[in-house]
Amino acid sequence: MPKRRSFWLMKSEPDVFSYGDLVSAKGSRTHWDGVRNYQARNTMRDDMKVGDLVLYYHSNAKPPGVAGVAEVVAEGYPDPSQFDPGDSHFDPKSSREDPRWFCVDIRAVAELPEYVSIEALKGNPKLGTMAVVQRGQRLSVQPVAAAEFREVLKMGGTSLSALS
DNA sequence: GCCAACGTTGGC
DNA sequence: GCCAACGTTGGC
Repeated sequence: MPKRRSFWLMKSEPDVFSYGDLVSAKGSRTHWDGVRNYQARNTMRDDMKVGDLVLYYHSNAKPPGVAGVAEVVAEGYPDPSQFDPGDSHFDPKSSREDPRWFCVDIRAVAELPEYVSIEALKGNPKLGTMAVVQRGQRLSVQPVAAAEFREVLKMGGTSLSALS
């Protein structure tokens, strides 16, 4: 029996790699490399599947918020940057035989017609338990409930059916 | 730029 | 295996 599509939120600092950068990238896709947190690693390695949808969140932005929607186009594989001594994400404790860090590939699906700021997210009672609005939540790859995902799309002026 | 919250490291 | 010290995240 086919598994239902899952929903996620991924954080990126727009000064480093914004949603616009993803749109402009070759094929509008990129390797989500450089994540060095075990929980996020596990999510990318084990849980994210091709076709899952992602809220693309701008952290450390003015204001922070959800900028667009992306889609998982390649499932977890060893993050190449951990093997590159010249890369800032190089991890000398990792090896190709036993890689420590994993990444996925994502592709831009659609920019939200209206940017959804964290202030707006926090102001929506339906999103009270959403991970990203919780105090002290730093996880850069986090699950999103289907109802939360739909609600954020609605706030952003679109819908799941409009995306497909 | 501040600093609270959190995750990781390493001495013991 | 505890936990203090340290580094990072990320909203404000």
